[in-house]
Amino acid sequence: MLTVTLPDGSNREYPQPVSVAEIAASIGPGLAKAALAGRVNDVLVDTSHVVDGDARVAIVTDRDSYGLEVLRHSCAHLMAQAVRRLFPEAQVTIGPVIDDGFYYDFAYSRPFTPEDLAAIEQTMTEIVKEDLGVERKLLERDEAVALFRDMGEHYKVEIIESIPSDEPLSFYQQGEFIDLCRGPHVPSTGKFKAFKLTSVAGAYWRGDSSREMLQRIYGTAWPNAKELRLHLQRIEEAEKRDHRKLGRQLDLFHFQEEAPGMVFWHPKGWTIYQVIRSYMKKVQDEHGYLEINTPQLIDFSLWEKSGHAAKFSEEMFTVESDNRHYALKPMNCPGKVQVFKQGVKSYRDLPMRLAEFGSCHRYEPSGSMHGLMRVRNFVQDDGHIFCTQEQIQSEVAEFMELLFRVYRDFGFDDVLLRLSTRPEKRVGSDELWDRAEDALRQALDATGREWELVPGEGAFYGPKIEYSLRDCMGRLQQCGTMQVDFFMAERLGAHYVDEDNSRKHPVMLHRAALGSFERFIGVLIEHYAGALPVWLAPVQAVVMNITDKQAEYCQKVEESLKSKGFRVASDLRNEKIGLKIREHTMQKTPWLLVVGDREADSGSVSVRKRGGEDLGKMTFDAFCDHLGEEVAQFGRSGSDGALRQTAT
RNA sequence: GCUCGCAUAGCUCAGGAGGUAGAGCACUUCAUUGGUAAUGAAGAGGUCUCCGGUUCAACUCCGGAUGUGAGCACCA
Repeated sequence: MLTVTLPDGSNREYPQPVSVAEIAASIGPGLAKAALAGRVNDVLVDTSHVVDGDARVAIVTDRDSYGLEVLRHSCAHLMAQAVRRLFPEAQVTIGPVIDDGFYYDFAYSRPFTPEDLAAIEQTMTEIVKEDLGVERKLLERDEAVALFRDMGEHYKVEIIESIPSDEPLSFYQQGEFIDLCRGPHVPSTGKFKAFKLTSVAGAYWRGDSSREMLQRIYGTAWPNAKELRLHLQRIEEAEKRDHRKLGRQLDLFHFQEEAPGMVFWHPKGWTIYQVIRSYMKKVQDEHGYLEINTPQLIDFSLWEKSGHAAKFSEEMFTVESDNRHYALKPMNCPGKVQVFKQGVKSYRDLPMRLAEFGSCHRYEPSGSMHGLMRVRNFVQDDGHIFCTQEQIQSEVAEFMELLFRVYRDFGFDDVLLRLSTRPEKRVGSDELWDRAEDALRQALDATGREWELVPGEGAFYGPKIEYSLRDCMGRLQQCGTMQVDFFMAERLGAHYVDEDNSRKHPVMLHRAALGSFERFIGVLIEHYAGALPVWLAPVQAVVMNITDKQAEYCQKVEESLKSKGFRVASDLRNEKIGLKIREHTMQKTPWLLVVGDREADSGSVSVRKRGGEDLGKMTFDAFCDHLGEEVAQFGRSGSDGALRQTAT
């Protein structure tokens, strides 16, 4: 007799060992049909798995995230089977689940075409109709190697051979197709209701750029056609928000061939840039930063001293001039150290917080560039804090206060925190690392927020915290960073005089909240779909006349608003009001002010919001107050702009 | 950097057996002075990314370069 405890807390008794499928059937025929896998004592298993003792058992269906994952993983196998049927020469490699879908990498003599994808999808549908049972098998190592070698699956052989010998090797067979896999998998190929192959691209074998390139086919699978359709709609929505597209439509910036990876900012885009820059300047001032500026072009010898030449010389732009060898700065820190080094610094001067909006150039690999998100020339809200080891924790805490305030003002409340600790190759003593990691850990704990540990991913010169924003499409965007550096000050000969009159090297904290302005603006554009909160909008309001008669009054309104510090334009073209409203709506201007005789005569404006809401006639002063309040609340959620946008 | 695509008017995109090209929007001009997402008419606008090759003839076919897109790799 064994007792099975179901998720709702109820117990069921079985006289003898029983499979997950049988448990599902004993609960109900509907559940038996829907069962894709099981969870026995929190371990995911196949429905064929036999429970032979008391256990907690949950039936996994496509209505929970585990079920979806199993479904997608099995769909990758389904695709591999179809590929093998159509292209017997193709070798299978790996096929994992990813966010919203799956992929499978194949080795084949030629790239797959979109027509191939359609054919593969068709064959998948046929295999679903065949409703083949999926069976789990355990094979001995030698047996498995021989089997796959005979099938010509050399990549699989390599994978099998790389699995530690004490681990069991499980395989899944459906019809003629067998694949090495941990599982679990759906019980039969008839379980798939909605899937689609989305794209094909190259991918390196084992993620190693020195090895051969395989063909990766991406796909997605859902419990039903409706959810698949919704998923495809979400992708379409994301494409509409593409900052490269909106950048052109809203006339914010452009790129051109002669300056790959570098931005030509147009008046409206540059307005956004400057608003953000002066906002950050103000926040940093309030947090005790001193802004400096250092040269963009510095003799290569400094980069040799700093260690950048050794590690990153390939990624640096260099200039030969006047018989000298210069490099465009890829980072601001060596320049900052030169400023710190001027004059003798005392421990009383620490912590010293220096900020620089320095323009940096990095030769990014051509394939990595992506609109504003990855560029070769950018400016960060870059700050470096020179401090003692004892001050690390309080400085990190102080920075996080700044950071969360800034993110909130931009409308981001969901922030992922990650601590990267010591890598194998590193400088500094273990004791030093212990202290720095503890300081970061304590500062993280003090926020009361959750954070993740990423062991071994720190920089060679110190541990770091990375801050990622979740945008309204649910995507993570890494923006902020806090890096402890024990190394640079010493390398560049910076020191201070301590209490006991000894000379010591300060610790440097490299930190940024927004990261690069370019990238951050890209994130903002996509998060808000171009409809930026009023405080960031390049044009906050447009005044438009109905006929020429009100032109003078419009200009008066425009001037008055400008004199109060608002960014306003008037549209006095000889066009119908409908056209003007349409065009400025498409430009996502937050406020449209319509002026006809009625308004001009009464000293008022008719107010229309970006979303189309008509607030009717109000006095000029009332509108000013309204606009002023809206600007003052930034993009904090709860404010109008962010709310409406995240709702879409 | 790697694999595979793509590159035609300011923008979005058509096009052809290899015989120097088209639409919509934008732009210019004229008419129109109108109340909350497109007033009408006319006009102008192109070395079809660049460099080679094949050909009587290349925007079209072939090769290369550059840029760009998806993915991979990279990201101090």
